[in-house]
Amino acid sequence: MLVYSVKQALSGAGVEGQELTVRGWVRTRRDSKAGLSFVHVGDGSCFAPIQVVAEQSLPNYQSEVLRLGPGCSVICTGKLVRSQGKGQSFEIQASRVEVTGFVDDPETYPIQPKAHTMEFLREVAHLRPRTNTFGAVSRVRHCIAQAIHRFFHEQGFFWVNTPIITASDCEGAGQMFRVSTLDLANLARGADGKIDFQQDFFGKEAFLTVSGQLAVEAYCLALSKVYTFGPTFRAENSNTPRHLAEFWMVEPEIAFADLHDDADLAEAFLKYVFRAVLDEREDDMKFFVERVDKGAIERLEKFVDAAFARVDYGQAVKLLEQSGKKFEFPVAWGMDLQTEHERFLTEQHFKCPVVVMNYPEQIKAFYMRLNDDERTVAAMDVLAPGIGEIIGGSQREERLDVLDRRMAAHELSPASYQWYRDLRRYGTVPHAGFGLGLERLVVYVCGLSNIRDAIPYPRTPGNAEF
RNA sequence: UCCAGCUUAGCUCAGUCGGUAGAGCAGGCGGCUGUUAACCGCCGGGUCCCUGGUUCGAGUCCAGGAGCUGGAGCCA
Repeated sequence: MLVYSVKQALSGAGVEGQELTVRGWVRTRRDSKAGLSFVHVGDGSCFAPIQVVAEQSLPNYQSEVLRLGPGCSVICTGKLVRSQGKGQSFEIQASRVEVTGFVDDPETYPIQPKAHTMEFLREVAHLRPRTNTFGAVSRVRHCIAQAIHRFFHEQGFFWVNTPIITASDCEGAGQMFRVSTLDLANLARGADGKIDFQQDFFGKEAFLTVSGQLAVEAYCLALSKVYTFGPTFRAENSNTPRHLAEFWMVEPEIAFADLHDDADLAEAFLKYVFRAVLDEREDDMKFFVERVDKGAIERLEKFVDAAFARVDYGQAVKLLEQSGKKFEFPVAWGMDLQTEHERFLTEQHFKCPVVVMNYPEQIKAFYMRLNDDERTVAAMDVLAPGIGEIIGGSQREERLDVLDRRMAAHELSPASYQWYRDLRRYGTVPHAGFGLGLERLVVYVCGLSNIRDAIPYPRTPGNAEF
């Protein structure tokens, strides 16, 4: 017997009138006393379930088919026919319905054919992929991840797998999770009474990575166009709809490139990914428009058609000051832009995605290239309507003397950065890159309101269930 | 970490002035129907988040705690 996915069966391609088998989980069952039941079966291959028409004449109709409800797993075989009813193109006229798993206690099975709150579904993260919403989010997330790899591959980038465990605590992007095999109840201590990390697994302190950027820069200065794409960890006690302790980050890095090349890359990248979602996941996006966020598709369509605006940080501050708008937080040169400022620029002033460039050096990281004015660095934020910052990037400081000065100003010891400094000693070139959180992109594309719904099992302060 | 709000049936929620618990959905039973989150009738279902206090009496008022959510900070 030919086994088809629900997606293949619903397309009807070349198999109309033939016997085939689909396998999946029951969404709903409706009975007709005329002697048949309609069982909607989904297998996650696409948004829609397929309707299986089960007649009374099936040997297990009374004993099993009538006990089917949401969550039961089934293997259904039958002829694929055009539906007599409305609402679906094809359906399966079942000749056999094999139940592989009933639901223990249907009354307490959490996934019911009704609207659940996202908060409740987070408590049942192992069952929420069976809902319309999380099935759709999962497929869109996959589509985005594949589009990211495809975009870079087509542009001649190489995917570099930078380490998850890092023994340098100098990535400089926030609080880190410690990785250790020391016995916490009986810590090894040196003569000075401090913990003796020489006895730890790596012979020194080790942490989970907060960014692959510094490591990928080394590969950039050999392979020219590279990117990292992997899990990233931040031990910050941030409890917001935008933060996770474990998330996936994309960080491209290009050699012989300046900030404008970086902005060009970011624009082409985002448009490619959004177009892929519009092309490949129309079914899921239509659902988001219906039930999650009316503007989900329109937002992406506008985005891929818009030319990004580019504005200097200094100009942006002036625009905000002259806007006449009352902001909750004041605007002044030297301060970072708040979300409300970013949203004003992109939603009300420019009405399109905006790249803000050249921020004051004191509010940005040490590795960003100092501009000729000596007070700004070649940093950029890509702001998107409806969310604010979506990408942050910069041209990197390629001049060793300037880098050393910047490190001293940030009170970083050159000794811990020898290998990073080497990249400026041996054949340095201008280079640039940016960072993008995958989950934030998923939130933006799907119109979700909490990042915990953009990853299968969210890790946040006080929560590492499942 | 700071500020605010919320916590009542498996789920979503209502509960008036402090007087002893309700609806819809889900589940069970019956009816009806090529049905579309079907519909109609009946039934079962409660640690009102926890601890303590005020009161003749607390889901309701007060204090402390927990969890969740939103905003801020930090950031992707």
